[in-house]
Amino acid sequence: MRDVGGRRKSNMRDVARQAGVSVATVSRVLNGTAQVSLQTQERVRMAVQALKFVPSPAARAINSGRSHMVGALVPTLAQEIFPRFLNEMEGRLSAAGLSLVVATTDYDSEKEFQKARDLLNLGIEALVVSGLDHSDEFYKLTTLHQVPVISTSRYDQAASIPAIGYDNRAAAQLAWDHLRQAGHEHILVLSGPLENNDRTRERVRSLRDMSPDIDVKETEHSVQAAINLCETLLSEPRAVTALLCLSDVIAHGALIACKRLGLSVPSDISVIGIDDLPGSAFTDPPLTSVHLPVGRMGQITAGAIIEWLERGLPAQSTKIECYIEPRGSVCAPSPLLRPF
Amino acid sequence: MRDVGGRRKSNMRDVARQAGVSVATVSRVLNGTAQVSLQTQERVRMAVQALKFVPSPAARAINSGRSHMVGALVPTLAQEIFPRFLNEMEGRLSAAGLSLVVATTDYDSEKEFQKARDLLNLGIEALVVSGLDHSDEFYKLTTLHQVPVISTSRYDQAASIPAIGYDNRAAAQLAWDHLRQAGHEHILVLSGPLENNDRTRERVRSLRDMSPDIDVKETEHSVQAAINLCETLLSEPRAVTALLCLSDVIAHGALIACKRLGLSVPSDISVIGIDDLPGSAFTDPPLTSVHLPVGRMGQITAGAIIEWLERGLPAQSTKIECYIEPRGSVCAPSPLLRPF
DNA sequence: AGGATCGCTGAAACTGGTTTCAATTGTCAA
DNA sequence: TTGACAATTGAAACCAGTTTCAGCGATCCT
Repeated sequence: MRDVGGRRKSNMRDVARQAGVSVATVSRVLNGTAQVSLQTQERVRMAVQALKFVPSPAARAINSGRSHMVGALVPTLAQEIFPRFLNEMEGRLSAAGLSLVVATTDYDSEKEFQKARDLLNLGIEALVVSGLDHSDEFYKLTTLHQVPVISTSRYDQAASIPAIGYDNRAAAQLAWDHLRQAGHEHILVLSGPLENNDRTRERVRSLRDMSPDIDVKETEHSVQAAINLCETLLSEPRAVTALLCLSDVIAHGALIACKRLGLSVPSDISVIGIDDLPGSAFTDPPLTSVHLPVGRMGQITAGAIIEWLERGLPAQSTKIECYIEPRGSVCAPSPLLRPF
Repeated sequence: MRDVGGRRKSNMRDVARQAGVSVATVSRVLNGTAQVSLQTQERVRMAVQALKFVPSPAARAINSGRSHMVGALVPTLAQEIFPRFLNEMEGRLSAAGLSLVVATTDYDSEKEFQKARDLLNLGIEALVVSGLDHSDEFYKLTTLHQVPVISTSRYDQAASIPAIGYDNRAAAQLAWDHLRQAGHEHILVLSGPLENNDRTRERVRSLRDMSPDIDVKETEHSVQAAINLCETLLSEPRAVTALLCLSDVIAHGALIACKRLGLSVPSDISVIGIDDLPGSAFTDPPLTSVHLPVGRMGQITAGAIIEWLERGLPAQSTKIECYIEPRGSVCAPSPLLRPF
């Protein structure tokens, strides 16, 4: 027996002794791996109860070689998008007998490396990360550990590891085209931080590729920061008829700023976001946004992990399509080009 | 060596053989537990690299008796409040070398029991749950496993396990008193589901204790459901001057419904919520709400777990105070009692 | 009746690490 | 030169399970 707060924790040998059988028999009763007479089973169960025996997961794991744990590294849990993804993933993993270990990186690749190391030292069987930008150390580590790694939130056919996600370039394009098709020619792009966020960088890049002199303003990723930025930008006259926000949080801020400045959305200025957060259906006006299928991404990622672990099939990179969710924050620009 | 997708995974004996030393020496080099000559260290490191040796977490755990994992059972990750709590908890735990295993119960106590069992079988060293209402099975299980369990989101001095959280009765009272002090006498209470949610039940109970004939309407916990309910309730004349929403999500729906019905908040009707979600500062009008300190709760819970595990100090039940965050969705009722 | 098969069981080997204990070697002071 | 002590190292025990293999009695089939 081992110490447990003064008392001692019983092990299988204790149970075997108490029941007057061998440890092999105890194991057989507990796991049903072989036939054991009913009397013996009963004796073992009594001993288990009497000694309050609980098998050691570590000892189990050492034999099976499995930990039944999957690690997930996300930038933060304080933004709605990641928990929504994890929620779906956990549901599926759990149904397959896998548990989810969550760690946050705070958009810091050094922290990401350290937490990856922690998770690997915990014994996770697979690792899910966000995006494809990771330190060399990180890639070295995961290669060394021979653990399945899946990247999410960013599909890229040239990815060095399986990538399950949406095409961030296409998502930005979708928003752009939506505004253009509505007739907008003076579009201001509002972005969250680009540092350590390859998803956002991709969105900006795709817009720049197409229209190199595009105006992109960067701000902290919060409603308040977006409000402040917009109030500054739009307080003086400006030839802008639409705001393309690279995330819904920013867009929410933009809507509020417009209202405060007396600008009516969409008649005075159109606003579009990317994410399609649950709250975006209830802003005023409801926010037109590019829907990012994070829920499905969670399910597909979980499915891929399960296939990989149970059947040895490495995950395939998968693109999940985005689409415009039109809600009314975008319309044609006023015919008389009103500059703000 | 053990199988790993065709290849074999090397163990410590392999490394020892390759380096021409004993396994004890390999262990000493890897852990720095005793002095080893520099030449030997070098030889061992070379062997480790050559064989791509990675120590087995399970084998480590079997010896140390520690898994460095903490389990958290939350109803869902699809509501903002729980991830915000987990985000803070993960941060602190991780700094103490503990990892967070997350499982969702979907407000289902049977699922909660099963997931608790899964987590315990994984080897978690401590378990965090929401609320104090759990099945007998659940309590039996955690008692058997002798694992520290902490309840959160609901402080109760009579709790059978350490409870770190806010006083839900007081939170509801705070909202009630705020409305009463503003002069409201006709208050309608809007609640999320009461089943399997003792936090919400406590809130309702405290209001009923005080004013038994209080009118409480229950709805699904979503903005849309709250809108639907409010539109129904307020479309016909009603002697109501204030809506007390037992969660901010419901309150957000209430604000939208009021707007749609042409009711101005707060001049026509006051609205107050409980939670103080980040978005509540940006509704129209900004939502007055009872702030629930979920962030601090996460930090305190993490701290308590660390103390418990590292120093053997069982967690103390802790009440974290709530407070009104006044934002403008509450004012005195119109002097001429306008019924809706 | 006798060999084969089945049901049940235990000893011992095995998983992959850590730790104890004793032995060996080398250095230094007396 | 020798005893004391420190630095290194390995054999083996140990952690807590699972699994293999062999043995034994009982039933079955011919």
